[in-house]
Amino acid sequence: MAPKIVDKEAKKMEIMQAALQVFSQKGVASTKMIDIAKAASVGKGTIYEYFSSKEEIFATGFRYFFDGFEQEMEQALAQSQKPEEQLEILIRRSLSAFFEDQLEFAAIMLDFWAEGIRTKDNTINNAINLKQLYQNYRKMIIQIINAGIKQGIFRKLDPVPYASFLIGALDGLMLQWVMEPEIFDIKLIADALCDGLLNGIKK
Amino acid sequence: MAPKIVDKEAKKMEIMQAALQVFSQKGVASTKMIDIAKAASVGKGTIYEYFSSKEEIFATGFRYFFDGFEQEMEQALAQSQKPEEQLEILIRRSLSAFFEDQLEFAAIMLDFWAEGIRTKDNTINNAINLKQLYQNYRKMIIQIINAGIKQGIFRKLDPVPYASFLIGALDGLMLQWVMEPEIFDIKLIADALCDGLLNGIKK
DNA sequence: ATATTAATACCGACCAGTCGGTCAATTATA
DNA sequence: TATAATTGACCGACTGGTCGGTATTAATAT
Repeated sequence: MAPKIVDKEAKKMEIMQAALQVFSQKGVASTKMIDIAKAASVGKGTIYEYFSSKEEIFATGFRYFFDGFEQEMEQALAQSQKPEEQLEILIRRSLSAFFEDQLEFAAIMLDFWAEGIRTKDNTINNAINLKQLYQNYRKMIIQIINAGIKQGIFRKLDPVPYASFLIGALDGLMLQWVMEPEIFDIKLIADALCDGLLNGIKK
Repeated sequence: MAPKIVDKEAKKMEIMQAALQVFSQKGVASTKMIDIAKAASVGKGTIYEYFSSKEEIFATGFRYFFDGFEQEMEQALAQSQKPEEQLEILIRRSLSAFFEDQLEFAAIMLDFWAEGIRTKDNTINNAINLKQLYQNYRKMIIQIINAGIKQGIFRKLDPVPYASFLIGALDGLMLQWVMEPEIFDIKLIADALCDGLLNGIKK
């Protein structure tokens, strides 16, 4: 009558992490359930004790990935109250989120984007709400810029297109780096980006 | 003894265009051959008279898409000799390539990127050489900037990270726009981008 | 003219392989 | 032993690509 007590949540996470690993290498569509099972060192059937479908694994991974990102970003931003420092933190953290902490996951962004763009049905699968995430991201930047303008540190500019532009640059740079990690020195570029953008926005 | 004469090349293009259409809506992996056949108003078997596989359709579409882009860009750039004008042309053309001419194709970029990143085997399938394309793109920008510096129009800066950054921003903005075309005013942002970047680089 | 013929263009039923998901059997735990 | 956890053989839906047969065209023969 005594059930085996295992941390089901922990195992679920293990499987999910293994899945993200495989997703990043092969892409979601080309990833077979057996690939995930092997990567997680479990039988194929076991996966279905924790997830009901491949799609659900993906959605869970999506949430995990971005929740971690947002949380980490908030923490990092809280370390400073100065807008110009916050902006630099945001830029560097956004890039380092990939090339330091979870380097191999950068390639999954492609699947996240593809899914986010093509998924229409937000009623059921509202775990994947890329639009919301980007809106939050933009809002974060807009707040920093507005604070900077108010404090007289930044020159008066429309923060809305600026936020889009900054996010775009970060995404686009990550993309180039994923394409040719060996020759693309993203750290160097991050420096140039911070330098250029901050000087451009400062009074 | 007289064969039926039809413009095979034209029909091949028709099928390819139809395929690109479907690819952009469903993504390459989810696109079935029957979808392409229906979109092109031909039988499934007919497709194989013109292409040997789905992959080949994709590769052909890839080449067609980027050849057109490069050609158009070269033409557009030739219209001016002034570096600051050329840079503005490049920015506006890069964005308008999608939102004006082939709006619906922007979403295929995701598949192009995914394929370009994950395809290792460049020996067989060298039609898809995204790295090369990006290198050319960067080179183009670097030349313009260097010309501008030489002419004393731009301030002295390292054109290499700048080129990466500019391309990144263009890709990233397109991505955001694909995600939410209804609320994302990319023309407005293109203006802000031209204004901001050109002022930043000019003496 | 028009019937004949041959070469091409077209088609969709079919096949063979693949893969997500199921479940009966097995193993581990308490 | 009772229950939980795990497993991989198996199933069936799906789909990329094939192939035999049909339709269309146009050169040639009558």
